[in-house]
Amino acid sequence: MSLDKSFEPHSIERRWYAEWEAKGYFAAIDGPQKPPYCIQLPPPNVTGTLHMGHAFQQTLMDALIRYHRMRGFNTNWVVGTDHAGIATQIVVERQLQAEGKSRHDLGREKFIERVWAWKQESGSTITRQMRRLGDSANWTYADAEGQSAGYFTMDAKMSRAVAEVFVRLFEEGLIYRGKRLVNWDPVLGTAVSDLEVDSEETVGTMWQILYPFVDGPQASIDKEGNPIMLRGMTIATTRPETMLADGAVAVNPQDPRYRHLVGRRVILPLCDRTIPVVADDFVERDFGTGCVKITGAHDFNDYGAAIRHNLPLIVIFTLEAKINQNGPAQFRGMDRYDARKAVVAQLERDGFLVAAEPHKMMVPKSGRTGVVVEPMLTDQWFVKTDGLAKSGLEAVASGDVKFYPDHWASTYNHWLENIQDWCISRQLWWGHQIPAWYDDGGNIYVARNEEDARRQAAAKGFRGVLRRDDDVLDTWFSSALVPFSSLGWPEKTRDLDTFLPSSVLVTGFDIIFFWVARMIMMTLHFTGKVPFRHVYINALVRDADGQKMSKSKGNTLDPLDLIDGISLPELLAKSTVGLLRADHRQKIERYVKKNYPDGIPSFGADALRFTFASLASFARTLNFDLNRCEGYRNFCNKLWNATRFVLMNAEGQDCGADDKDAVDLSFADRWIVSQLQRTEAEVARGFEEYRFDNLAGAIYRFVWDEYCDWYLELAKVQLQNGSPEAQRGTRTTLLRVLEATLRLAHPVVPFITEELWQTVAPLAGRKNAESISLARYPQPEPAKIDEIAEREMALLKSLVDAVRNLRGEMGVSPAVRVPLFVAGDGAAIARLAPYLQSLAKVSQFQAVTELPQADAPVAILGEFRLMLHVEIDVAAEKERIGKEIARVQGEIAKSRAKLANASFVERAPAKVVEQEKARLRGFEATLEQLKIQLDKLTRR
RNA sequence: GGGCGAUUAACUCAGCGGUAGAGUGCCACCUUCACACGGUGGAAGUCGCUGGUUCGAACCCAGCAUCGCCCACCA
Repeated sequence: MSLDKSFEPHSIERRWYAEWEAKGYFAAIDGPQKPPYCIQLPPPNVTGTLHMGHAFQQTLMDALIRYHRMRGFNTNWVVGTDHAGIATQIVVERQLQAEGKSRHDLGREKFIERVWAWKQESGSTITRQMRRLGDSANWTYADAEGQSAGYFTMDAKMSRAVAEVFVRLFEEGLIYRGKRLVNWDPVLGTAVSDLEVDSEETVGTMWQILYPFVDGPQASIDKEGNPIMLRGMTIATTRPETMLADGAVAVNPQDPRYRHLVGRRVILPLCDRTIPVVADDFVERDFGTGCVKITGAHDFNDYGAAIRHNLPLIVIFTLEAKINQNGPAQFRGMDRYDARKAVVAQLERDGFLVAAEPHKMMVPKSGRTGVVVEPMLTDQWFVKTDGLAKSGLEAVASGDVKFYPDHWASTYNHWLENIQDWCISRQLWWGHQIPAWYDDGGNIYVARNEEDARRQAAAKGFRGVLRRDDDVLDTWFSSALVPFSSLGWPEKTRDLDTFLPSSVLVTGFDIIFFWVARMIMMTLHFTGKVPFRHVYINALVRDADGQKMSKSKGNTLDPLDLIDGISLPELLAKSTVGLLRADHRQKIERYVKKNYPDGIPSFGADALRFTFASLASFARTLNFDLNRCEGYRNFCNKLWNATRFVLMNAEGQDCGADDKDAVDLSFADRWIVSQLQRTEAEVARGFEEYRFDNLAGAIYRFVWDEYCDWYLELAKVQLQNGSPEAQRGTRTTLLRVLEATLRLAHPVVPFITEELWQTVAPLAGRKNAESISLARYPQPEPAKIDEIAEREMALLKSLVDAVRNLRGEMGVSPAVRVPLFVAGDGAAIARLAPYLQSLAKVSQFQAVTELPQADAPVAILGEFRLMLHVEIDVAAEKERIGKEIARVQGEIAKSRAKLANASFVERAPAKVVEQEKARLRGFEATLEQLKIQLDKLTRR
């Protein structure tokens, strides 16, 4: 077979993925002595598409899975998709909106049908994209619908586990229902958890409002302690509209201005009510006026104070955040912001407004809609978290779960140490409906199914119709169960025994709280096991300038575009699709045109994967650089062409594949084999430490710098001049080292390695498997490390480099062959001569004991002296040598100073001192030779 | 307000106690029969700043500066 002149990934990728999947290579295959290796994929949103973060994570996961599969593990990459409650519901609601309908027009049942239809339609997109990336995922695993897409968090099996967990937690008293103040998204009309609220700095207004005393002005003092008369309490607030629900005014009990006023009543302006002044430690004396209104039903802080002081909780807002019947008539029905204006206007008219100043503050916004969250007193379901959190903390403290990089453990700990009960109910339609039923008397029956609920009700004497709770569960509730629900829990399955705990979780830091912590808590609680041994927190993918990728900036990259390439017009169209604002569109078009003037070339999945691996150090961000992607595409091409070269020299030749005939291995052959062992060890270490950048770098350097730049060139010499045994040895080495390299690189670049291996492996006599993905992973063999060969090679490299340097400095064209004299160790020179001549482009080679007298450039290399026989400008050469002498003298001075330092010689390790002495000897020898050479030039 | 992280060549990043590195870019030369997605050579860095520890610091410690992120009930 002959390979194309350059690497063209497309046809290769399609062909091999289909083959791998059809042959079932990705399934977990148990066998004797096969230790399990399992990774749980963070399930992407079922209706989503693959973005750079996914592609990055999955590259790492797939590399780990392939690595372990080849090492003989029973690998199981459990994949699936998430129903993504709010996100998916919003998408479908938008579709309805475009048709002029709302979900209420359809009704709950029809709406849910509609979401399922959308799931079926779009659900395969992301799994198709994952296949393009080469993910060797266990598609058939936990697949409920025969779609080869893994589990779905709403399928029957997963839902059963959700209900089971809910019921058990309820029975254990760890789930409760109650009227609590929760974060409320008035647009979505649902509660959201603390985690789903993002604070955003905003400049608002701080108003000061006078609440007059019922009993008329009171004596007090001002800040400086001067006596004054107070007409009333002046409170400070950023939300004046909530005053309509005030239950008290609070001051700090230590505050000399106000402490004697505690217990008095003040008039609540605009409302026909009076409220008390209370004392509470949470009030900061120095902030605002030192006097704060208490609105128990609409502020988390005040809620606590209201409970402490037994104040009434007055609800002033409807669930749409409009003023309700509890407000004064003139404000009823107003939106909260309109009400704010109206309240302030009226206060001003009535003379209660004391001051209004701009004020910087953090405003809580719903992560989903961006709308300002309203604390709202509603009935919700909660998970009691203190006990669960404690075991979660212990699991990490004891090392049962380990974070990589480990500093993420402190983030995890900090959250769990301050955890609040988890509000798990959502007033949505898409999701797991809460398995709770109510009878007419308001009694709650939590049950695995309705039949069970009815039985419970009957036992209490209720025989009427039960009403099921309308709410659904937070999406993260089912996600938290994935480590065991995906393996068949609550059944006692063989998979649970085998694959729990999984080996490593690869995920982003943004979901440590949402997901990682909750998985640890839930899995420990229900199985007694940790969900995974290691947590690898991957970096956040940003653009080349370190900017967060976002659609509105136009700097997002689609991994599929990097694989397939995309033209500028297509990219422009794609980047601006669905954008409403013209100025955004223009900004994005400018960005795209500037950054991708020719669109994006096709790099192929392997190059993309290699890029991700190379950039995966332990940093918290990963700036994705297209130039690096191109560099690694070139690397693939290099590997491809090196293979072409090997095949050209091997096919139809005696390659010693059957190990029958004698081979003669040169130091070069032994050296490259030796280097391979070292590289294999480095790669193994990289996997061990999750340092994908290191292992990718090791592979890159071995292939490019050692195998291609040096060994192939040496092999050319051997194939031309060697004996039949030596030629056979060279071909064997070329093939076998290449074959092992392909296996070594396969976890990172699966496609190209499979394609090449299919041809290379048989010639190498090493085709022991149907596919490289099932072949044995190379293990370093210390016995093959050959230090003698390595030393010989180091010498050859330095001689070649020396000649090349001379050529470069003399401006000799790389293509021109020149005569060379070499003096030094005669035996070594004789051994290395053919290689040196070829690699350094030497025309006539002469080994001598002394260099001839000639106006020619000379390089000194330890005991070796090399002279390039070209005409030179004597003055220029003297200058060059003079410079070199100066440099070497500088090094000698530094080295001598160091060795003259008694502390250094005494205290530094002997090895370091010896190394320094050797360095000095080397420099001194070089200096001597340089002086001789300069002298020769001067005497002429 | 608390915590975490970053600051190294033009760019993106490794190195984390013993002679400053990689990829890309840049400059010069070369279409040599694996590869121009290539080859050879080269230029390019007071390793953020100031102290300290050490025989020795890009690396350890302290402080400062700048940038970024996370958490937090100062209305």
